[in-house]
Parts: sequence; C-alpha cells; structure tokens
Amino acid sequence: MSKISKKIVERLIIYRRCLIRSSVNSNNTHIFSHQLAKKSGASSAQVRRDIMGLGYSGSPAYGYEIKSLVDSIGKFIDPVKREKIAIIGLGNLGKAIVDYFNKQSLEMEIVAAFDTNPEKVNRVLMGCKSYHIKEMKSIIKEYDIQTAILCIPSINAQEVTDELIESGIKGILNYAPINLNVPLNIYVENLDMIAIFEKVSYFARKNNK
Amino acid sequence: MSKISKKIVERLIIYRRCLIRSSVNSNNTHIFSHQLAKKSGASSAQVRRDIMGLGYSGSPAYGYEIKSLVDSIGKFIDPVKREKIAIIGLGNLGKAIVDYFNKQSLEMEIVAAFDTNPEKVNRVLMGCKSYHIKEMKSIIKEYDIQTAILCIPSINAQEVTDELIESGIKGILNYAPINLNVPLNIYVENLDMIAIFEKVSYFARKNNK
DNA sequence: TACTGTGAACTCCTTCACAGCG
DNA sequence: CGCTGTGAAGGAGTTCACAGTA
Repeated sequence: MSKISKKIVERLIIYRRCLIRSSVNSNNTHIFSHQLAKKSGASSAQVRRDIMGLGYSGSPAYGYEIKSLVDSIGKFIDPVKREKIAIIGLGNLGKAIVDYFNKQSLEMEIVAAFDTNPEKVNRVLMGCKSYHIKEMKSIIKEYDIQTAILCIPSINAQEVTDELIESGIKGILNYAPINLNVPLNIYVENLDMIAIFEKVSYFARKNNK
Repeated sequence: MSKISKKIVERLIIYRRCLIRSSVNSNNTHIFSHQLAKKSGASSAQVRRDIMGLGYSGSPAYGYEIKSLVDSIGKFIDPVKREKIAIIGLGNLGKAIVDYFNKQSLEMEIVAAFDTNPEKVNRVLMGCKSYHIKEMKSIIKEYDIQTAILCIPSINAQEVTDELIESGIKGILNYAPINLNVPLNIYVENLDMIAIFEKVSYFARKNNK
C-alpha cells in the first residue's frame, strides 16, 4: 500500500477531480479507464495501473464505480481532519493565492498569513487573518499548521524556511525561485512560475518536439 | 543537439538562474559541478550530464566558466527575439501574474491581456494593455504572439484554447484545473495550484516518504 | 464482446565509477 | 590529487499484450 510514487499521487489527485466533475455533469455512475484517461490526459493503461495501486477494483462489464473510487482516492490522499495552511508573503501573488484557494470549498483552508509590512497585518482576507511575521512561530504552533505556502522574495526565503521548520511545518510549497535547504523529512515543492513559462516558450518554439 | 528532454530543459533553466545569481553575489568566474548541484538541488553527475548535452565543456582544474556557460544555455533555450506573451483572464490571479512577470526584467513580457468583463478592458497594468476577448484573435496575430497564459475558469478553458490555437498560439501555460485537448504540435503545461498543494500536503503528512 | 488486472518488455532518467587530464 | 566527461549499470515510469471475466 505504501509504494505509491510522487507521479502516481499527482495523477490520483487529477483523477479525483475529473471523477467529481463528471459525476456532477452527467448522471453516469460508472466510468471506464479509457474515459477517465481522456479526461485526465493519462493513458488508459496508466489509469488502470494507478487505480490498481490503490487496491481498488473495477468490473470489466461496467468499469469503475465513480462514487466509491472517489472515496478510495480520498481515503488514500486526504488528511483525516480539515487542513489548515499558512501563507508567508502578502504581495500581489500571495493575496491572489489566498483568494484563489479560499474561494473554493476544499478540505483545506489558508487560515493565517504573515508579512513584514505593517500595513498588511491585522487584516482579514477571505477568512484568512494576517499577522506580522514575528508572530509566525507562535501562531503556527497554536493552530497546529503542518504546511505552508512561501511567496516572498528569494533573498529571505531560506531564513524564513528555517523558522517554518522550527515552528513544526512539514511541507512547503515554494514560489520563490530558489532551492531551499531542508532536512530530509521536510517536503518541499518548488513552483517557479518564470522557469515553467520559459519551458513552455521553449517547447512552443520547437513545436512540442 | 536535439535530444534534450523536458527534464533537462527544466534543469538548464534552473542552472542558469543559479549561475547568474552566483556571479552577481560573488566574484568567482568559475564553478564546479558539485557547487552548481548544491545551489540547484540536482546531483553533480546530473549537472555534468546536462551540460554535456549542451556540447559545452568545462575544465577539470577550474570547473565551468560561469559567463560562457550562461551564454551556452541562453543560446540553447532563449528565443531569438524578445518574447511577447498574452494572458487570458484578469481575475486576481491573472493580475498578480502580469505584475509578477513584468516586474522582472526578463527576455519576455506579457504585452496583451484579455477578459470578458467590460470593466477590465482598455486598461494598462505594468505595461500590459487589456482588451475584450472578442479582439483576441486579431491582437494576437498583430503582435505575433506565440505563447499564452490561461487564467480563466475551467468551464471556458477549452473553448478559449481552441480560439488561441486558431490565432496561431503554439504554447499554453494553463492555470485552469482541466485537461485541454490540443493538436500534437501545440505544447500545453498544466499548472494546477490546488492539485500541487494537495500533493505537498500528502507528502508533508507522510514525512516526505 | 469489451473491459479489467497485470506480468513482461520497453523506454527514459539517474547514478555509479573510473579513465583521462591539468 | 580532485575535477570533468562518459560508458555502463541500475532504477523508475510507461506501455504492451493478453488471460480472465461478466
């Protein structure tokens, strides 16, 4: 059960989104691997293999039962209780992310934001309260927050990361374009929007070759 | 020269960023593979292999000459002329992205934005003019824009994508959480921020196992 | 008949390990 | 020496192809 790779987790999350959308948009109760493949952008063999990894089984006659497959993925992926998230940095990007996340009703919510700018603290945006960064450690511990989104300039990113780890954070989604040094038990995902765009531009010019 | 995979392109972009930063922050003219590895988060063998793919050579005594390596990567990755980008959707996220991209002085710029909301058109944000989406096709052709950033609700994403392709767009950075159907010669990169965060949350709970 | 579940093959990516060199 | 460049090994991820099944 535990040998589920990063790639498979990524796809399971996408499958679930597709399944939920298709159960809302149609009243089909079942779906075949090739249909889910089409919707998600994966191959049908991959869909079957990934679902196999969950221990879930479909039927050759009807395919997968959407509702129970969604539950199986959820049981595997989701936290037991509602996830509380912190965000560091309330520049335009940080604010847009708070808005974007908290607008959707997900099993997760950005509950606390931190910034150094006095004008940005002690406000509330989409249910998220903002604090001065010097309060970060105590607030994160108080709320028992496990994951953080980092939206600050690269120059401060390592320093703030060290504090986040001291505060008990276990996962970081890092928008700063810099590699963070962290202990092995901390998960960091780098999301460098400029670098990703440069890649798109490169392959666009090469006609996706 | 042409067998450079997606993964290698991603890392070359990161290496270049690290090299430029380190030539600004110190006055070293050379760098060893293990130093660049540390800065970029790759392994030293990977750094050497990726650079080998460029056809660039370092010296065992001094490592790689930073300036000429940056040039080699640029010659490989960069467009010949300054890249013009379109963005579709001027919600909070779209606006933040325009601001974030155009604040940096890069070899690329978001020059045109499109939205359906009349209040959002005919404005200028960070050098980017906004238009009603019905003008999209003509403006994209006029500016000869090759790549677009899609920041609109999933429900409209496929329809707008089809129009983008008709307009001559070759690459799309898609922030909408949906798989787009496009011809094989069009490059699409999906950037589903919620899905990425769900992954961070999952691996944070598993202690990065 | 058309699907799932899956061993086996295959392709792609990463790391090892060492010859060659300044 | 300690580095680069690289053949070869190893590992991860994907696809093939087909037996089993309703």
